[in-house]
Amino acid sequence: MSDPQEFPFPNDISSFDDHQLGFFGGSYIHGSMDYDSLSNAFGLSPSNSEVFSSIDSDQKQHQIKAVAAGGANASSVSSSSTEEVSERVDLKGKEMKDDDSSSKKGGKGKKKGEKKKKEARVAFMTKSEVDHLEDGYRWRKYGQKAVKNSPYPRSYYRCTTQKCTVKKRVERSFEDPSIVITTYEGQHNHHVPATLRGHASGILSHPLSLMTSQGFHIPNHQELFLQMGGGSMAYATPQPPALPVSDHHLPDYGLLQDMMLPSFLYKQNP
DNA sequence: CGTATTTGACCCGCGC
DNA sequence: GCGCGGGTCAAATACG
Repeated sequence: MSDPQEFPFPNDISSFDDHQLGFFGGSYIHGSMDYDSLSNAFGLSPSNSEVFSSIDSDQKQHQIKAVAAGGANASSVSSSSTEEVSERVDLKGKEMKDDDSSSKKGGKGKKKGEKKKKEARVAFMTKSEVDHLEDGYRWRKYGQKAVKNSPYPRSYYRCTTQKCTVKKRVERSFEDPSIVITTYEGQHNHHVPATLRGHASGILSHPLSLMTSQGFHIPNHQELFLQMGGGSMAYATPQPPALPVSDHHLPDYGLLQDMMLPSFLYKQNP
């Protein structure tokens, strides 16, 4: 109520110019490196977050605009948030039952010693009619909340694979209902279900599919991609990037960490 | 019958 | 210190 004008997301997507968006259709990372390797490649510090260090609700638009306007300067972002995804994995096993004895329903897994884990977050803005894009993984919805300045609700998903702590948030842009924002948090530590892989076979035409090598199946249309986390970045793909995807050198393990290091970070301008 | 989704309640961090 | 907003849990329900 204090920020009636804040926008959860840039409604002015048109602000992105072709050349600024082009970085996605130009070069890609190999997707076989680690945070450190990539960080080094980009000359980034493990925990160096400058311009976008503190990304938050109302600052999202700023970061995005900054990237769009700064282009190469956006490289200040870092994907350092390699913090473990925490032990929330055990939630299914109901680990937090003991201790505290709050007995209240909201036992939560947050322990007192638990510090804020800056999990790497990657957000994709995809122009699609379907809110739940098929990414090759199996997700289970565990919650839904209304977004403050948006008539559209936000859905919370979690990877159903045991031991996989990856979470996903899906919401629509309140300005452009046709745009779906999918935010991934964490990294998959397992393969993509074979069944789903077959489903998306041969479709590798999405940035995420290349970087994750999972075969992202996006219905079609524009896709914007921005990352938030220890640092933050944003990408945008106004057009289907013709990926020079060569399946032979793509690792089978799809880790978000691989895809979160966009080529534009280290190669945008001469 | 088993699994996924829905939905209200609860908890936590942060801003005022 | 209080209130708000965001995020998560878990029981109930829907669906195959």
